[in-house]
Amino acid sequence: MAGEPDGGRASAATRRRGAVLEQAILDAAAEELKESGYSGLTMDRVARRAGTNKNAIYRRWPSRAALAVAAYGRMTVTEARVPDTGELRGDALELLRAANRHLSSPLGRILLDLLASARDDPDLLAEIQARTGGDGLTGMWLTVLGRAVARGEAAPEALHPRVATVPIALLRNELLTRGVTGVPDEVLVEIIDEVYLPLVRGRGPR
Amino acid sequence: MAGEPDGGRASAATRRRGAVLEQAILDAAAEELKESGYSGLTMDRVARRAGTNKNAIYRRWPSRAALAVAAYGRMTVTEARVPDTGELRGDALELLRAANRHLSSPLGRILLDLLASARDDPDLLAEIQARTGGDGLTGMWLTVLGRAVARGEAAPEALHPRVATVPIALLRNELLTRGVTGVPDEVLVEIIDEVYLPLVRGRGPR
DNA sequence: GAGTTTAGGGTACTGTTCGTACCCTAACTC
DNA sequence: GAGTTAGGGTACGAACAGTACCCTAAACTC
Repeated sequence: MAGEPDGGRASAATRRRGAVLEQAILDAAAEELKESGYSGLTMDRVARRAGTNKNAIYRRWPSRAALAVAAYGRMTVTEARVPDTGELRGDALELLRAANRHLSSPLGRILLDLLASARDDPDLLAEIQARTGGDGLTGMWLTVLGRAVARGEAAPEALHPRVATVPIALLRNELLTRGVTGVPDEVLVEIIDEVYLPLVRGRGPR
Repeated sequence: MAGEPDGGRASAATRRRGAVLEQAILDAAAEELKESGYSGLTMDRVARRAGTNKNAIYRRWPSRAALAVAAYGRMTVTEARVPDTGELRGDALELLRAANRHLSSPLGRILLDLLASARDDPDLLAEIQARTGGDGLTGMWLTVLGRAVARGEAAPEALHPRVATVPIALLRNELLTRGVTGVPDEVLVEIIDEVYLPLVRGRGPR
């Protein structure tokens, strides 16, 4: 256990305590998740990587899944950027492509695995939802849709969270059944052209 | 190993062979899946229940996941019944409620778990798709939608597989994030009223 | 029928991992 | 300084996937 001075403190404590140790554990878990995914995550390796032992981990998190969720929550990148192509189709495709890239990444895979393993645990599920900022995504789609309504590209009635997030839901459904390869772009285009645009514009005479 | 006469054969063989043994293993695996879900499925217990041992299992299936998929494929019930309420909304709600019941059942849970564990294995994923008769579902929704078009309740352009199956995709998305409790009926109603009906009818002047 | 091959039933083993138990003592509080 | 807490260390038990090896019933071949 190499001496690691407490940041800024004069004393040379040899043992990390409290929040400092917790941070080290979460960092280690995050690294392990990135490298091996959820299924490859082991408590032994997290402990080793954090330079501690399992006791310290289990004192804070009741299970492997709980630790993984906590670590995952620190990994989510907020690269949210609302596109502005000047038209709804362009904006929607950009958003959907970004979501596809994200959900097809190792991070997206981790999320799906966490959702699967937390299925019996409402508290853990709730925590996953809270940490993945699901609502942030809804906000972006509503922004884009709001602009489209203002431009007359979409009907005002379409401004509804469940409507706004249909493409994301369809994307998730595709990922559920496809595996790790990501969703082909043609499918994304189809989702937007065959479902989303007709939905928000009104199907019929186009 | 209790003597179990080969069905119909005059000889009293004490060992089961080939298809008979395979059937016994799959039956045992299906029972274990029903009782303990995928996460609770163990090869030891399947072997014991089938009155055989792991060698016989591994001679046929390369992994636990493969066995589970094969067993699951024999469990799917085909209770497909296309409702006919005389109007699209009623039909769609019936179909969606039936799907919700099914996907919220232990069987639905098993399916989600299998999809999660097969994520790295395209062959297994393909087998899951093949065995769950995903296309049967599409057919029902297209039938219902076709009737609606004929009645003038939906625009002819809406007759598209991806459009027809939007409710199912949205349902799956809900289940992914909710856990085992199933989707509340209000959500089903919202999916149909806020998304599906507007989509197939054309949003705007209603 | 004799000889050979195959696979079923049986047992044991290895390696890994989660979660638990216990020990010693640095660090903290009063 | 005394008492308490939690960090670092080691070890353990149970479970389980997958593998290895053995014996021989059953099937196949000549």
